Amino acid sequence: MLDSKQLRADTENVARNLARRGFVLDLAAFRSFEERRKQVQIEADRLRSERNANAKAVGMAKGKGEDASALLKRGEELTQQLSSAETALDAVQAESDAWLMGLPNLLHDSVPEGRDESANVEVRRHGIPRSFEFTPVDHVDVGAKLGGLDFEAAGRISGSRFAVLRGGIARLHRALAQFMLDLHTGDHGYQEIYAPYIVSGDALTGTGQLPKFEQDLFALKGERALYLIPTAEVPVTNLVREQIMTPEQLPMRYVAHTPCFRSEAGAAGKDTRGMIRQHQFDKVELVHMVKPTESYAALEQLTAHAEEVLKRLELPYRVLALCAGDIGFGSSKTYDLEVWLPGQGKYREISSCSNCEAFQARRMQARWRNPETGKPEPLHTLNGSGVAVGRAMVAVLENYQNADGSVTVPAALRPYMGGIEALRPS
RNA sequence: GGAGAGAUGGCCGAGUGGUCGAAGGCGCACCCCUGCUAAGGGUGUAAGGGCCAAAAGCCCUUCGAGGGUUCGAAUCCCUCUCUCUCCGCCA
Repeated sequence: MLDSKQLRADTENVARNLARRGFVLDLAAFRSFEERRKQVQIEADRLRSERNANAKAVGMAKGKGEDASALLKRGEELTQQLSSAETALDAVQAESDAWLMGLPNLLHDSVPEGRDESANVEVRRHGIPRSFEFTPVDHVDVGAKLGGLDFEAAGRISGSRFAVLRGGIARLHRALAQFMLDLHTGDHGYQEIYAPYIVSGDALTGTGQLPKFEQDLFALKGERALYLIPTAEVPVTNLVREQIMTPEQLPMRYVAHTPCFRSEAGAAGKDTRGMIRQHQFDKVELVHMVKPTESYAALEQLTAHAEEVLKRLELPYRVLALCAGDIGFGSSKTYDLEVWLPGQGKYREISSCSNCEAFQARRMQARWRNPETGKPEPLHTLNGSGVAVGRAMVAVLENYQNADGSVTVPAALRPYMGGIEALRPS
């Protein structure tokens, strides 16, 4: 959510900033219901003030044993007028809130211009893609040779876009998650979090998935609006919702390994083969809550922590700064990490690291007490994958494949694989 | 799943229809006094929003959430959520 004061005071600049995303801010609509809101709110406040004074007068009159019938009559009138004023205010407020909730975050100045992913800017590259003495295949074929990567069984159980892992591949998947958690808790100073996989609509509104992106979520049947998490970002970031943190409590750095559930309603026909795009996948997520002045340093740091996973796995990757048109709804600035996939012959997204500044904090009412002002102010939140476990496994299978169908286990993972050096066809 | 109790400010805790945004305590901040293995006194101390260019100031909202009764609700009624205790069941 944007700062409504800023929106009112600095409307032109906000509009200009959002236009970089290709988002058209309807200034006329905003000004019109802003005008109406002001009018109705002032009137409602005035009526309430008068009603309160009147009710007090009734109390005093009765206390003194005086006749209060005129005051009572006035009170009835006021209550009636107030009731209609409040109905009007609620309507305007609801309209204004819905509009405000639909506005994306402001972009940081350093975000490159551009309409779509083709304009993303490569910031750096690490590692050199291995040259194969044979033609490398994609992870589906690697898995088929190896055995243990079963999309057919998953189809019978759940439908398309699910996978069943067996044996060594299942263990490799688990090893990756364990390795990442240990790296971030041990070397990077994160606190590990185990959080609910089912969350309320409020939590999702806080991080920005609702109300706009409900079609991407799996909703649970039942009386209450509950959803499966699309990312651990939701429960973990919401840890600070409706809290006021002291300066000493910041920064907070959390890591969580969770499954993620996405209906991917808009992605039909994309990446239908293999494990790249699934309804259910595991991810190790990094979340920071920081002082506003520190959030851009934190973004660099968080991104470096995610990169370290790929470095230790010795997987070639590149870092992109997303352009204005490709950046997510709630983010001010995002780096994507793309890992090299020999089977596809290209780099594919494996992590996305974002500084949401105060966008989520405002929605969640997550604040910190700024010692300079003495007042609670929205803190800044960041999140990034560190990294997607399923896609990391895809990358390992493809980059470490051998001519005989075996897959070498990356050195960093061997302690988690009982020391074995390779997965071999069974 | 059954039975009961509860939800008040950073924390504890009073408050059953009217000057209650809320006694008292703790904590915290500042000041004063005193002076040595500590204590005493005073003052202040919620959040959100509106009017205003802004500050000051004024106003509104908030006692788990939502609705209702009333001139007036922390207080009465209804619904929901959460917490605790006991029983049952289970991992």
